[in-house]
Amino acid sequence: MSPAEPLLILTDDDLLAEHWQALGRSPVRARRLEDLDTWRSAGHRLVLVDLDPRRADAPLWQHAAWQRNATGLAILAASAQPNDDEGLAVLNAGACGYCHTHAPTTTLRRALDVIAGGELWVGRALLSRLLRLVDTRLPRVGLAHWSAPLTEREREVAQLAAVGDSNLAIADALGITERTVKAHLKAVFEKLQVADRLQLALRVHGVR
Amino acid sequence: MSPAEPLLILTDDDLLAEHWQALGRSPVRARRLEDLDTWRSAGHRLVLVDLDPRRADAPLWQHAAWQRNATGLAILAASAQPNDDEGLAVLNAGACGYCHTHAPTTTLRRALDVIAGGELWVGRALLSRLLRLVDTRLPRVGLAHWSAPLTEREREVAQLAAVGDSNLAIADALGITERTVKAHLKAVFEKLQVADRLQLALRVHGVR
DNA sequence: ACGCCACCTGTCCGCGTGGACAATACCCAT
DNA sequence: ATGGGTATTGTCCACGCGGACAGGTGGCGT
Repeated sequence: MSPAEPLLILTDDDLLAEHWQALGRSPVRARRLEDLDTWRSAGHRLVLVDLDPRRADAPLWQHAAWQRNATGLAILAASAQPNDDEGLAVLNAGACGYCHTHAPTTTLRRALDVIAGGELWVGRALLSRLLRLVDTRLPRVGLAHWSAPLTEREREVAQLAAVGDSNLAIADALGITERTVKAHLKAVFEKLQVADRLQLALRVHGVR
Repeated sequence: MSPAEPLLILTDDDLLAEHWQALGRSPVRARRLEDLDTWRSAGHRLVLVDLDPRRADAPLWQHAAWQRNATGLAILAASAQPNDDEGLAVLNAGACGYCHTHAPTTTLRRALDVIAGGELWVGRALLSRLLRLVDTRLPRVGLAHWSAPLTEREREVAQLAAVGDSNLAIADALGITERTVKAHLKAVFEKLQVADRLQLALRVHGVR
């Protein structure tokens, strides 16, 4: 095992920076894209960068400082609202990985391990799309669908809950009692290992 | 950290099997594709499979035993001579990863970690090719950012609320009172024209 | 100085939610 | 027949949430 390369955290979001400190790897905080120059000339490679700056004029990866450092660094780009097109763009701009800004720490650590090892890291949503684009007659990749362990009825309830319907609204829509909706949701929460309907919504809509 | 899921090693190459034993994870050796059935019904998920069987009639991923188990398992497929087309085929057949049979142990371990975590793993060669194939000049419209009308503080609160944090958790994270969080959220709801934090989450994450 | 705005805090209250106890009925496999 | 899974409904209760009243501070521009 290599002794964990140091990590440059690049964001102007103080809160996010603090959150990312928990990743370990002797993190160093930076705010300006130009800090990539000093990081690279110091012999380091690993960078975690926030793609959503407060004062955004143009995409980060179009800046000169990014362009001249991208190939020499191992950059993991994070977005608050990951989006396939943005992911493609930033990967094409030389990033080694693309993920959610608030991805679980374990996921971020894994992604950093991967790109530190010289590989590329792409989340399953974007990767699935890439595969689908290349092979259009794709019968659906092996990623487990959120509704896999659910029964038919549970799926219906979960679907409605995930778009914000209240228990009563779901009950009316399905012609059952609110109590029954709660029973189904309880089962859904347990099977999908989520705490509440908001986490369910995030799961259903492919966030994290 | 999860306590390393057990691993099923599927190959009829004794030498290779011995080599893969070094990966750890309480490896279990299997020779026949049908052993995937018992592995899955035993509640396990992780599999490392050799795509180059001694007596090859048809690609492994076209066998019935593969097809009926692929979605339920996390399969890392390995080939002695990795090739982009084979990689695409096997990934489309439900594998969660594709790599070289004799990849370094650290690489294999990393790949297993990744797919055990629910992600997909693709080597940089294949991934680069995928990116190149879809490198259509991305339209990338500057869609109105959800946080446009929000103040700095409101943005922070909204971001945390949108990933499921409770008011109290947000308050602790920002070093303010729960009451203040509610005040900010009230303003956020009004500015973004949403009823509650679930709708906020959907908006923030680009759903609808 | 005055108004505006961002930021912060307090109390009260109604309601939706989710969990913990239940129970009944149907279908299907051993 | 007995057991298991699915679907349904009931009551009770603690908790978080969001709204509605209220208030205080500091900065910034006219």
